[in-house]
Amino acid sequence: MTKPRTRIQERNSKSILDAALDVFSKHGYRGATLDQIADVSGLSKPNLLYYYASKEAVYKALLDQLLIAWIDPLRAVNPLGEPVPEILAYVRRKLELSRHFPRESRLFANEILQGAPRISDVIGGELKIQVDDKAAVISTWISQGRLNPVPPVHLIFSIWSLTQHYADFDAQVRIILGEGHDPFAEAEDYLTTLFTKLLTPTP
Amino acid sequence: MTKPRTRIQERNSKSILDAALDVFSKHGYRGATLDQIADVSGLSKPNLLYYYASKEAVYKALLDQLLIAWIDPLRAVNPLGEPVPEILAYVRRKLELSRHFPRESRLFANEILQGAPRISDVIGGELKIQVDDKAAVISTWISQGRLNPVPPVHLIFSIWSLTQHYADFDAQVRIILGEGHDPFAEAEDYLTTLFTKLLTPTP
DNA sequence: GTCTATATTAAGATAGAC
DNA sequence: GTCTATCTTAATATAGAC
Repeated sequence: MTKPRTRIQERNSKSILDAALDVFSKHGYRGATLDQIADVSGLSKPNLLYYYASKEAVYKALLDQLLIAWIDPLRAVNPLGEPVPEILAYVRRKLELSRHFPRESRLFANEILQGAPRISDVIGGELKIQVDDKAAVISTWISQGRLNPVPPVHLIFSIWSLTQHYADFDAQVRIILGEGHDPFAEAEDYLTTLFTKLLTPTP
Repeated sequence: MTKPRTRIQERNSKSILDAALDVFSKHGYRGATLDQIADVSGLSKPNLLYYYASKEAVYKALLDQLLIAWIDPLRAVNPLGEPVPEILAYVRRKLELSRHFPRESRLFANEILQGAPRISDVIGGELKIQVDDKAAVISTWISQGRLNPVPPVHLIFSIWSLTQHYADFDAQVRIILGEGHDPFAEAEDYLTTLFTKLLTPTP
């Protein structure tokens, strides 16, 4: 759909995307139905299709809206900062994303799991650029002896993997941990230890 | 379906499950169709339904068959072995599973991502028992000073997360790494470093 | 902009012949 | 055990009134 002009359009567009996030993240692209999305958003199905021409269009609009926010924490890594604290701060930012935006995390997980059919261009574009950029920064830090030698891109993968796990596999995490645990609080401590030990240079 | 008796039944049952693994792991439960599974298995749809009463039945049979093999590497961790090498060996076994059985990994990832509706009993049962068992072993190792103090269950989570990432997010990994990389070979080195640094006691 | 009604297709499952 | 034909339901999408 074209840019919304009125307040009503604005509000409806947003509540559609919010409902779509709910439903797509829970059932995946093909498992989600327009009926469900219409239901959650409080609009009728034809009305929903007045705002977005198709199921695909809703999904794409949603992905586009989220991708920026998803890449952003990486962008914030500061080449001029202290290496270990910079990376620990990035880990914490990613973990906060998992904690507060688990639906977004699961939406991306779903998409990539199926081979990233609808976002491989963004992964190969905007995201890869950011990763390459920060990988270079990390390489510099390593060559300066301010960071233990590790393969930079795999370091980034491991940060994604470890932080997103607590959102994506939330169901499993909670069952295994049982009652009386705050997975994210415990994860923060554990991951801080892990990356500190891994990255702090040993002379 | 009941236990297959003839060779033909044996062969068809197997080729159905193999086709189902292909299709379910690629599209998730709801995204997969019996038409696709029948197609891949080389049987007609009604014939497929002669072997398994429903889509759900195919999926459940597949999950059941795979769950044992999936939990097994954890079972193999030896309480009487040397702590750090035992855990490194477990990491390697899991990574080999990801490398050689990525469809299985993605099938489980899909299932858990959707809230584990069909395997929460196994996760809360067989798997949790194994995890609790090995967590106790790890705790003992820590109290003996043979392993750095880390929360045992989160250690296990991190092993799952880091190894399965290379199967589940394979699409992203390959795009970001670009040409000329063997993700799994590089992962083995990196994860060995990571867990060695994390776990080796520092006096 | 929003609705009711409906066209169209796809998917899970069954009937019944062979 | 396997097939063709078909039933039934559910899902995407559109038509057209208001």
